[in-house]
Amino acid sequence: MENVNHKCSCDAHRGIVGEIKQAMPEAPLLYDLADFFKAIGDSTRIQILWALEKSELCVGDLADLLNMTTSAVSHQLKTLRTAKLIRFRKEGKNVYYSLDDAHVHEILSTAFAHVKER
Amino acid sequence: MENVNHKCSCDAHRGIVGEIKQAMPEAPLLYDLADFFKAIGDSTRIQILWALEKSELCVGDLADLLNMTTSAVSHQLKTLRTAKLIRFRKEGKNVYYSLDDAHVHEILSTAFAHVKER
DNA sequence: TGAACAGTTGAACATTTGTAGATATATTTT
DNA sequence: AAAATATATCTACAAATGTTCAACTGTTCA
Repeated sequence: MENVNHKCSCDAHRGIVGEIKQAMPEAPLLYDLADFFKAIGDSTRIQILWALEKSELCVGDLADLLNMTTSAVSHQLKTLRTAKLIRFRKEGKNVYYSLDDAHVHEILSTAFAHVKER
Repeated sequence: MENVNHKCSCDAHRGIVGEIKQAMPEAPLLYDLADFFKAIGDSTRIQILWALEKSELCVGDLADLLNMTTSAVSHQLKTLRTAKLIRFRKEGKNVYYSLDDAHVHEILSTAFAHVKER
């Protein structure tokens, strides 16, 4: 039998559960996906992404826009950098940030459609 | 002048920052968006969504699939329900869960593409 | 060189989040 | 009606997260 210690009696599903188990993504991919969404899943960072979609901006601009300290913004930018959602370019004293990826725009607008639907 | 206390000297951006500020989404929408991504941003919940993409499943099935207690699974299902990502249907003693929304599939595969790209 | 500016980093703190354990509810079976 | 099953809920606690404050690096300009 597939699984003797199955946690419910949905016999119809035992086979399917086995199949899904085998087709499940590996742990590393799973964590990468989760980290990607975690990076977007914060209202401050969404505002940053939203802004960078309109224009490249430096840290002070963002701090001004969001009414936050540059330190707090810098921390959030680091999170977004680690998740490879934004890229930066240095010019003199300033560091200019911009979106790194077309996927971000696509995902944000799909989510926007989803959220507005209700 | 646009903003006297601007946090950096990027004069070129002051005007743009002002424009972006006005076009910024309202707080409620912002939080809805963040909550939506927060709901997906956890490896356990991604596994649940991944599984439900293949088949409707009941809580015990998922607990078995993920090697977790039904309590923990139920808790995560509640998060996904609150975010309107899944729906459920009762049948006798069982509760069957399934994806609520086509957007979820779309977003998951876009994210998948993004993550694999690197 | 030194003062001012832009940004980053690390530690500390409060808050949020995920899971387990115990208990509660609802449905079916005997 | 009682026992068994499936799920939900409540509480508690460890782990993760966001912000602030202070210290630090690097750049420009006098």
